[in-house]
Amino acid sequence: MTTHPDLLKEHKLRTTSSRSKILNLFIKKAQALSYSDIEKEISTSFDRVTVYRTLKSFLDRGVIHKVLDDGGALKYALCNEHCQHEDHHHDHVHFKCTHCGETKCLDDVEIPSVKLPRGYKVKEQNLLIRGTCQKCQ
Amino acid sequence: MTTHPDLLKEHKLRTTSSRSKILNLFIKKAQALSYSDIEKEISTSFDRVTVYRTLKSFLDRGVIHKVLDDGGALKYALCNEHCQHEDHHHDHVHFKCTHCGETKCLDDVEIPSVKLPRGYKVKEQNLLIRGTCQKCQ
DNA sequence: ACTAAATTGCAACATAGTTGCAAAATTATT
DNA sequence: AATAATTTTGCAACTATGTTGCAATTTAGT
Repeated sequence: MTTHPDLLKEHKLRTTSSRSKILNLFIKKAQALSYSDIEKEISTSFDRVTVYRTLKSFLDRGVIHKVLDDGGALKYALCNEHCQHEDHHHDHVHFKCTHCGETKCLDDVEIPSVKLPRGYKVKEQNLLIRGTCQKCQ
Repeated sequence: MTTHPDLLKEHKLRTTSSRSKILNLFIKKAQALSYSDIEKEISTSFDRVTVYRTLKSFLDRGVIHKVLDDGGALKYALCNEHCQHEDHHHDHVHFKCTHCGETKCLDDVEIPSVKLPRGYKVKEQNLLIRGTCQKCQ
C-alpha cells in the first residue's frame, strides 16, 4: 500500500494533518463515508469547514469520488487507479447493505449497457444496488 | 389521464389544495422535481413544512418516489402503475441531461442483471445515467 | 350540521454544505 | 536556517434541505 504523504503528493496536494488523518480514515475503513462518519472518528480534531474543504480538495484532485446513497445522503469513497487517471468520466457501481448500512465500491463490476430510447446519449452511469452483503447473510 | 382527486383517493389520501396543486405540478412537468423546483412554482401558496409533508405523504402512499441526482440533491418523481402496486421494491432508471438539467424516469428501460461477488444479495437497483437527452442534441 | 380524524401553519431545530477574512502552516528561495 | 510566497485553517455567518411539537383549521363520514 502506498504511504499517505506519497498519495497526497501524487495528487499535488500539500501534506497537512487534516488531509493525512482523513485519507487514513478512508484507507482504514475501506468503505464509503459520509461527513458524519468522518466527524465521529476525528471529531474534535478539526473544524467542520476544514473537513469539508479537505473533502473538496480530494474530490477536485481525484482522490475520492461522491457516492450516492439511497435516501439522498451523500457519501465519499476512495478512487482506485482507474478512477484517478480518467477524470471520473466512467461508470460506478456501489453496493449498500440494508442490514449493516455499509456502502462499498464494486470496482470490478461492470454495468452492462442499457438500451435507451432514441436520441439519448450516455456519458456516465451510476448504479446503486441495495441488498445484503456477504457478512450479513 | 386520471383526474387528480381520483388519483389521490386511489392512494387513500384526502383531497387537499396542497396535494392537488403539487400532484398537478408533477403531472404537468413530467420530470423529477426537487423541493426548490416545487417552491418556485407554488411559492407563496403553502408553507415549506406543508410541501415537505405533502411529499412525505406521496412517498408513503407510492404516488411518487425519490430520485437520486448526481451531486446528491434529492428529487421526487411520479410513480407509474407498476411502481404503485409493488411497494417500490423494484428497479429504477433515471436519466439526467447534463445540458438542460432535466431528470426523467425511464420506466421502460430495464437494468440488465450485473454479476456481483459471491455472497451479495440484490434487493433493489437504482441506475442514474448522465448524458444528453433527445432535445439537447 | 356535527364529530372524529387528518392536515396546516408557525416556531424552532437539525444536518449538510458554502463563503469571506484574518491567522497559522506549508513549501520554495536565498 | 530565515524569509517570502502561497496554501490551508479556524471562526463567524449564511444557505438549503428536511424534521418535530403544538394549536388552529380543514376534511370526510354520519
